[in-house]
Amino acid sequence: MKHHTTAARDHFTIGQLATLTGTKPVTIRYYERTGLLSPANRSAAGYRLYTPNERDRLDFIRRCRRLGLGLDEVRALLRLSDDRAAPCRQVDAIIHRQLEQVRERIRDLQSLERELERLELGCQAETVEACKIIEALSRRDEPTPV
Amino acid sequence: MKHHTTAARDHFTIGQLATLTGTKPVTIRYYERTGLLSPANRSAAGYRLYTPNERDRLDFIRRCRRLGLGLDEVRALLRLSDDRAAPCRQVDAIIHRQLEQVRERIRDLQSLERELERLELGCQAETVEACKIIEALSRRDEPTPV
DNA sequence: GCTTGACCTTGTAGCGACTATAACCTTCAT
DNA sequence: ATGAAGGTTATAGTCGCTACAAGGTCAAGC
Ligand SMILES: [Zn+2]
Ligand SMILES: [Zn+2]
Ligand SMILES: [Zn+2]
Ligand SMILES: [Zn+2]
Repeated sequence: MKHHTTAARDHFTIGQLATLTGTKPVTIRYYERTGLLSPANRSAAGYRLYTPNERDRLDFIRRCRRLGLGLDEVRALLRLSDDRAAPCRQVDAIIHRQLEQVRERIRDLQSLERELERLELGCQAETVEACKIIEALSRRDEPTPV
Repeated sequence: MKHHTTAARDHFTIGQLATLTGTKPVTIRYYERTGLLSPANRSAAGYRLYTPNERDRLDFIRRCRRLGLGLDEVRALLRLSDDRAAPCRQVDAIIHRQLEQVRERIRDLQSLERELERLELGCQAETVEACKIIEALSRRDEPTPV
């Protein structure tokens, strides 16, 4: 008859949900505040109580976040996933756009990487006086060549 | 005798400095507020006036920023570059650390990229109903296998 | 001289996705 | 009964800007 024990299988406190989903309680409350999660039911004392359904929803959100999607994109995906008749194209578009952005960031970072490697190799000095890195960072732009 | 003409070679307004360095006036003021630039001299009317030296300093900052360094690191590099006797090692350490971080971010993004590619290829459906992407994002974790 | 418009000044608030702190309340085990 | 752990709210901070708003200054054209 253990119908209200701490670790019920059918509802969790915010801390339990946090552990289950690898989130922090503050983050979960933040998601609620910003409309990603709908307001949770409350216990008599005002504690948030979550169901497995809400756990699934949070898992969904966390997977999206791990893909680097912003909360707006997550919101869009949640809305789409709730509308089984929606065109799948819109889902692909979000993923596709994200992929493009990730690739662009990779390209940017790779050019940064090369630049930093070049800088690091350049310097064998003892003091800042002769440091090639500082020199490279300080080099004044050539006056406009005609 | 044009000693106070608009585009003097020896001092600039904030807007001119902004154009010269590819920064925005607000950003320059922000750098001043946060101590990256020392408070500028003012004209009679209270306009900030900059010298070529200050232009060089801002160029230095911008080059650091383009390397992805945070303002704290920039501050450290500025301090080092002002102290010609400081050990060059500290400069290298900052660059080295940044390089490591960039490489780590590249690795993270590349694994994101693979994940997103996998997702994108998986789906040929028409509606969300059968969408493999949504399915992958919604997949409930297997119950702990013994 | 007057207006226009570009530029400058300050202060304040917002971005994204949290994180931290404070002050307090509830639950549970000893 | 007490204390730890964990829940509640509200508020402010993070980073590196960016976007107002409300005003003062300056050069040019009429
Ligand atoms: Zn695509
Ligand atoms: Zn060096
Ligand atoms: Zn190194
Ligand atoms: Zn699909």
